[in-house]
Amino acid sequence: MTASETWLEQLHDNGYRITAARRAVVHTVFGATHALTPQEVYDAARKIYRALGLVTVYRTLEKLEELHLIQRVHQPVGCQAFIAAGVGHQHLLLCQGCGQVEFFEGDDLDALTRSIARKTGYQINEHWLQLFGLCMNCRS
Amino acid sequence: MTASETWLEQLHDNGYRITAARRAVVHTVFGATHALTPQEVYDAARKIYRALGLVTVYRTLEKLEELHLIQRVHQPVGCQAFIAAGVGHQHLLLCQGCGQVEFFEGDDLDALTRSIARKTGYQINEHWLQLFGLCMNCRS
DNA sequence: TTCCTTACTGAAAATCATTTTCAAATAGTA
DNA sequence: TACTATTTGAAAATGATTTTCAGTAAGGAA
Ligand SMILES: [Mn+2]
Ligand SMILES: [Mn+2]
Ligand SMILES: [Zn+2]
Ligand SMILES: [Zn+2]
Repeated sequence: MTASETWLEQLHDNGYRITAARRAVVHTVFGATHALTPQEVYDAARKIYRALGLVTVYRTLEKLEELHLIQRVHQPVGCQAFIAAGVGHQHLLLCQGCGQVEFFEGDDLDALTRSIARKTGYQINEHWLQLFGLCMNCRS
Repeated sequence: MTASETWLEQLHDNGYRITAARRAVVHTVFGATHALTPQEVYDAARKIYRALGLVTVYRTLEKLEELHLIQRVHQPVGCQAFIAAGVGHQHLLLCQGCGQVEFFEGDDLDALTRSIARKTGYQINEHWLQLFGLCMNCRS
């Protein structure tokens, strides 16, 4: 069983059917090392399953996001791209050169959020953190 | 001189003309306490200048962003909203209840970014940080 | 102040991404 | 194998944004 089959299982366990179209989308997104737009998923997945429709890509991404298997990636160039979701408390590190995505963990914003909460009177529930830089390849 | 006239000056200094349409947009966005979409800017600014066209709102927001007077706000509900830009190194704190926007400063991510840089080999250039919570009003 | 050039305007049309509709196909169970 | 609800892709609809264009007006020069 390839790892992407976990996603198919999850789809199945949630009452969704496993189809050739969904296999192609899942396989494409699961294996990606950078965030893909629906159009990019479509182009790549059609190499696996020619008859695929763009509409089905949108519909499948919607379900994968709903099951928290993928997450939307916000970038200066746009916010319509998706990547396999991180596990636990992780954030993204994006290469500004090639678009490669990495996850990292270990950020500790407790002191900061407590301080901001005190100063502003807000009850702070969540945070978004994203790092941008250049990967090893793109540095040279 | 109201504070929003600084923006008009900046437009002028950069070779753009000051028009009634731009005055209305600038005044609207400058005074906003939460991020506004182009349509929201249009609706509000038309109370000041009836003949305003939505197209001009888009065009003016584009210029204000280019001059770093406003910045785009990314939120779960969408990423097409703008707010007056913070000065210096600041980040946003957003109320999940009413959408109110606050800026804060004083985050220190140096230790974190150094650690991530070492682990991943990335050269880290930038970060996005955003806090979400409930403002004093929306807590009760 | 008046004149003149050029940037700016709003309406309408065009474009582009996403969503909806629908009839045919098919997954998955009985 | 037979059945039924889900899923499909094509086409149409939608909605946001951008482009086009002819008229308007800002603002420097005289
Ligand atoms: Mn975190
Ligand atoms: Mn910071
Ligand atoms: Zn790279
Ligand atoms: Zn609030």
